[in-house]
Amino acid sequence: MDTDVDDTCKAGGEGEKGKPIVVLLVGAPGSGKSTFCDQVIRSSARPWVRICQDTINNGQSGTKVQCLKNAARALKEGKSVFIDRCNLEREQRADFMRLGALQVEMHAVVLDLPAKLCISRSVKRTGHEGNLQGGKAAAVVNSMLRKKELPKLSEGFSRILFCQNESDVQAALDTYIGLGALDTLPHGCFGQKNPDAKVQLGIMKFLKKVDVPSNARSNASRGQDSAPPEATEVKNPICEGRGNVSSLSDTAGEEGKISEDLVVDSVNQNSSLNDVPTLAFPSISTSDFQFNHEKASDIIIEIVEEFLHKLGNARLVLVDLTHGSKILSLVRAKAAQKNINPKNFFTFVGDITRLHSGGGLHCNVIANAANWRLKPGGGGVNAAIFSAAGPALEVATKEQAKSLSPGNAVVVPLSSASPLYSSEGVTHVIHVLGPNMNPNRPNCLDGDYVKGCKILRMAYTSLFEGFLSIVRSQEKLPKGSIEKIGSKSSVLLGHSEDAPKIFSLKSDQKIKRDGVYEHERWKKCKGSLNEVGSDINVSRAGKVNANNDNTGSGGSNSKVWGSWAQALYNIAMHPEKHKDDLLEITDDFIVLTDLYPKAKKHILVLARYDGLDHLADVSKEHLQLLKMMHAMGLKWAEKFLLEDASLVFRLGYHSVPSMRQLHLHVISQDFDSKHLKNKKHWNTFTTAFFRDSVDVIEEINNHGKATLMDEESVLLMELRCHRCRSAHPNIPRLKSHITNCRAPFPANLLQNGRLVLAPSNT
DNA sequence: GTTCTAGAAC
DNA sequence: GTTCTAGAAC
Repeated sequence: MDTDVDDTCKAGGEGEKGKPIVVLLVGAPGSGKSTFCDQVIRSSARPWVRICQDTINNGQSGTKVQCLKNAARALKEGKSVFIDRCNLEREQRADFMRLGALQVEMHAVVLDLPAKLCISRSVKRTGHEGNLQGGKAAAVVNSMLRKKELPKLSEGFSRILFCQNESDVQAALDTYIGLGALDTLPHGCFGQKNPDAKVQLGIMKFLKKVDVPSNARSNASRGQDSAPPEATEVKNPICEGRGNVSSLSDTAGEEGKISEDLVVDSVNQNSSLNDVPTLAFPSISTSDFQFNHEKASDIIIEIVEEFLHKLGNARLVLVDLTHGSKILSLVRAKAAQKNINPKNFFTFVGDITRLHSGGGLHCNVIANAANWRLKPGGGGVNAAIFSAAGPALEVATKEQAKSLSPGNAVVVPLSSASPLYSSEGVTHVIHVLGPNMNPNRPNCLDGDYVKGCKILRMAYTSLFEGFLSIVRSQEKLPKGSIEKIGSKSSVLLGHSEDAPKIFSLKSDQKIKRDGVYEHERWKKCKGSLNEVGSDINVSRAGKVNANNDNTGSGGSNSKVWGSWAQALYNIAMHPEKHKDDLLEITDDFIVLTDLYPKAKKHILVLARYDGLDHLADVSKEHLQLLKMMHAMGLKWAEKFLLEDASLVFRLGYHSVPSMRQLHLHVISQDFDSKHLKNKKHWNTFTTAFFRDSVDVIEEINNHGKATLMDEESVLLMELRCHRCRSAHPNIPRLKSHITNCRAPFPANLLQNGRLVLAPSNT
């Protein structure tokens, strides 16, 4: 059975001494915690200590502090520890989780057995058989189970094993008994069937002394369950990684070893997490470049901390192939010390090119520990990523930069032709080059850690800066100072409004490169570094968000409209001439179906004010008008939703419309239309060029004008799915993708009522 | 905004 | 050869 395979396999371990383990038993009185510990301790080759609060004080009950003290002492002696107490609530477990800082593995074994069984054991143990005692024991168990909060990986466990019947318990016993001093177990959640059931079915009936036939949790049915059903796999794809773990365990192969490491939030237990922008990055320079791990881990934590607040809910994940990796342990411990939110930054054990398919962790961006030539080869992460991404990555990389100097990073959008994109959902690779401390490699820093640390900081800063630019470009344009937007032809690191400066090392290490930017802060950091002017012109890339401030020649108010652009204006001024084609006419507005709808439902709310040609003309005095247009659009969207509840609507304006006369688009997000034919069509509705009505109203209210995006930039931007943000080479391919893509909408669209859904879908 | 079509890309 | 884009004309 699946569980047997999972639990008895010993991942890796070769040459890597297994760390001491802390196992928190979780279970009601009578669930068999003490028996479990005793059986393991009696038969295991690994040294174990059982910490039991009930007996810790010379056989008398003691305190939690005593338990913690004794546990820490045992761990320091290299012993593994069972924490034998109920641990049913998260809060009760929390203090023990701090033991995780001591370079140990934190496991939970959940004895989630039928309440009936716990109660009857409890009653027997007290030796006070009878209604009163029995009733009391039942009440205690029942009340404890009501408060039960099943442990989660996010609490800091690297492994959680759920047992729901005696055979599960036996399998768990075998697992821990068979665990030698040097063995490790795969990480992740195993055996969970019904995470939400707080009180087991049947307990109330039991209390009423009604004999209940075994319910759905009977052994027979669970035998089949133990191979995770599809729903479980989707919810908790960690389990998917188990196949790899076990199948490769014999060879102790590193490659297939994909498991979740400590501090990871239960990956994808919430499928919406798949949507969170995530950067997976390897530790830079600590492998082949032999950078000191202590120093490197300090720098990682330092720069991560600096960036987390800028990144919003986006996540950074440090990935390493090796389970017992020193750098992961160091970073993990330091992250815990600094109280870094494990939701936003965690470590992960796995192959960076197979995080999604192999580990259930979706990362839209991965970092490559590149070489200065930005070429495949050399082994390690660089070879793996180039190989997994196929030739597409090399081509795309070449477009962005020819080479890279230490401390820099370059963002490369991955085409959908790349397998890394199609099977792993990676949309960008960021190449980053760290300092080299290895004398056998070119440009060694010769032990100069002052310079080395500086460059490593720089490398991480450039990397995260690159990720930040992707996150921002994919969400929406930040208000005010917008730096840049991702586009095929732009390389977007650091602040490049001014003439970009590229730094390089001293002349003996000078590397020719272009299109690579360093973070602002490093421009100040000249010292031994020269600055070299860029040989590429970024003005196109930078020209993304010219705020339309009505100044200069060709200001918005003086825009010249072609004759073909007057159709809406003519309708607004003389609706009676087009009466049959309009959905609704009021004194202020007209509602009509777009002549060339770009989706199943695509209507316009047209303002009837002469002189209000487009959004650039709108100011605070029009606030009420905007609100009324929004309300009108909403009314129609809701009307359409009654006819087809599967539709999702978005209301907004084009930054620079083609047709004269202010009009609000109300468009369903299927984009299922023969009229959607080119890049401009797509990008005007799915990028920051499309200004959500709710945001426009807010901006007009706060600043008196709306942020508008440059018309040309629409054509520079890649074609990306509006749901999963994947990139596609052309319109036909994009269209075939979107007919099938059911990914949730990006998080920013789900906020502030930007999307209008049927009530049942909200 | 669309249509048409040359020629680039595949 | 076919598919797809992008620029001109309207």
